[in-house]
Amino acid sequence: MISFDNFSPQDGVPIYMQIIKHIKSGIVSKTIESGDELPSRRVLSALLGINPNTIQKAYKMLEDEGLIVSHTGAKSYMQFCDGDVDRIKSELLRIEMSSVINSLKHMGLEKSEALSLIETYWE
Amino acid sequence: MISFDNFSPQDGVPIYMQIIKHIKSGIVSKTIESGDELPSRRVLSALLGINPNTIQKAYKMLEDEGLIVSHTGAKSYMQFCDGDVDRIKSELLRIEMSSVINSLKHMGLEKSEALSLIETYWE
Amino acid sequence: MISFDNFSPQDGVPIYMQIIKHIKSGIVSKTIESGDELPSRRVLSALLGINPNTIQKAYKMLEDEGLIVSHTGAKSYMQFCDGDVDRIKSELLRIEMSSVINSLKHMGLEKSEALSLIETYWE
Amino acid sequence: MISFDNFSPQDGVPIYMQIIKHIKSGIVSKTIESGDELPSRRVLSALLGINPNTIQKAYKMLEDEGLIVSHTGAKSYMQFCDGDVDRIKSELLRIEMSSVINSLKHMGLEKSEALSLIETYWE
DNA sequence: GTGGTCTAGACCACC
DNA sequence: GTGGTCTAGACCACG
Repeated sequence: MISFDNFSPQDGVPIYMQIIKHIKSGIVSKTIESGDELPSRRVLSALLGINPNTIQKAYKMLEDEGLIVSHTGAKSYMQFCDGDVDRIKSELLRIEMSSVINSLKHMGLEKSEALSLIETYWE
Repeated sequence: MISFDNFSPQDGVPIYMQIIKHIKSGIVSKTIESGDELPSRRVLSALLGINPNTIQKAYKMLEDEGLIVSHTGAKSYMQFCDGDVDRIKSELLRIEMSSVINSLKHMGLEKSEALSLIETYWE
Repeated sequence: MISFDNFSPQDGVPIYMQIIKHIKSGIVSKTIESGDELPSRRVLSALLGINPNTIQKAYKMLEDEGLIVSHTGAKSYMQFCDGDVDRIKSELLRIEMSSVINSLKHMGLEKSEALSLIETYWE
Repeated sequence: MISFDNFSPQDGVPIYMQIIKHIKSGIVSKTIESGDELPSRRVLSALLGINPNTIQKAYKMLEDEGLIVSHTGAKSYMQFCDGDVDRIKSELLRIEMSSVINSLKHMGLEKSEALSLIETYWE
């Protein structure tokens, strides 16, 4: 069963997108594997204190992307291949890195400073 | 006069936020200095193709933060001290780095991998 | 449901202020009670021929003052206690009376004349 | 010379309208008489700490209404007849009283309460 | 010309 | 359907 223990939505960015990112990150970190069972919309809704429709929206988008299979009246499961994992990893990394690097450059930082910032802020 | 040459707002994040970040980044990179004149609402709105009110909102928030002085009927100017620069730099870096590092960690990456990602995506 | 039947905004004073005053007056006259449902932005804006944003601004200020509770996606309701009623009544009366009395005095009228004016103009 | 001693503009209503009302009130209270000299825009501007353009706007509207005569390069003077005084008095009283009475009625007050409020707040 | 503020309209996440 | 927020345009006082 997929865990949402460390999930705490933050303001400003839509919750359903945070759920999607949470699951995709889990796929990349191998915390989530193909075949894993998803908590039902009702259960997860109660667990996170979030409206079921918001959960539904996230699940629906992941299903459209082909990462989830669900049958009406039955449980939902993760279903993806190794290629999906690589694709998702590249996608997430590209978005994260290009954004932060652009910002750092505009602040006038050099690559060496960026590297030391990772050292500083990591843990 | 503060330059907005490389400013091209992107969708999804409020324009006035991007203006604020642009100016703060300029402060950190010493491109913008205390005493510099700000373009007026009308001028900048025409230059960027943005509504004057959006500019106004950004300027107002910067004024509330104590980085801009403005008086009705007169031009607006940057006004901050060295301490502000350090504070802003820390603030921007903290937001950028904690966000990206949290994401990378959740994807299961180690610090060494993060460092090599900087190497890969820089330039 | 709160009524806006006799509401007709007049020029020169901000509409959102007039909405606030209308609601506060209703609280004082017991026409509006704690727990009453507020008309939604859309409904009221259509009813009064006013932009929804103007309604929003009035509601927001009343919420900040603690007289309204509202949650995204749900209806808004009045919520206040007896102490609020007294406070609002004093506030409204003080503003109204000091304003009109200052004007009458400046026109050179005596108290007795003011009293007879009330008699004359009260229906 | 017309006096502006007790003039202290308040927020929310345009200053030029407050100036107009101040002068009209003076006419009604006989503090201002036909033939009286008006302070020059420059002098009054300095006296009240208000922009000359704002003074100009008020004077212009009073001239359009036929209460002021001014010749370029010369001083401005009040010029009106007894009929004007009565008309202005009625106008001011009607506006003041209908406004405050409407407000008091909407708060659920009776005429007797309004009368006692005058007693309370006068002076 | 400047900045300050009010109203207008559109879009979005959410119930 | 609801409320929240961002952008757009107009008007005002002021230098």
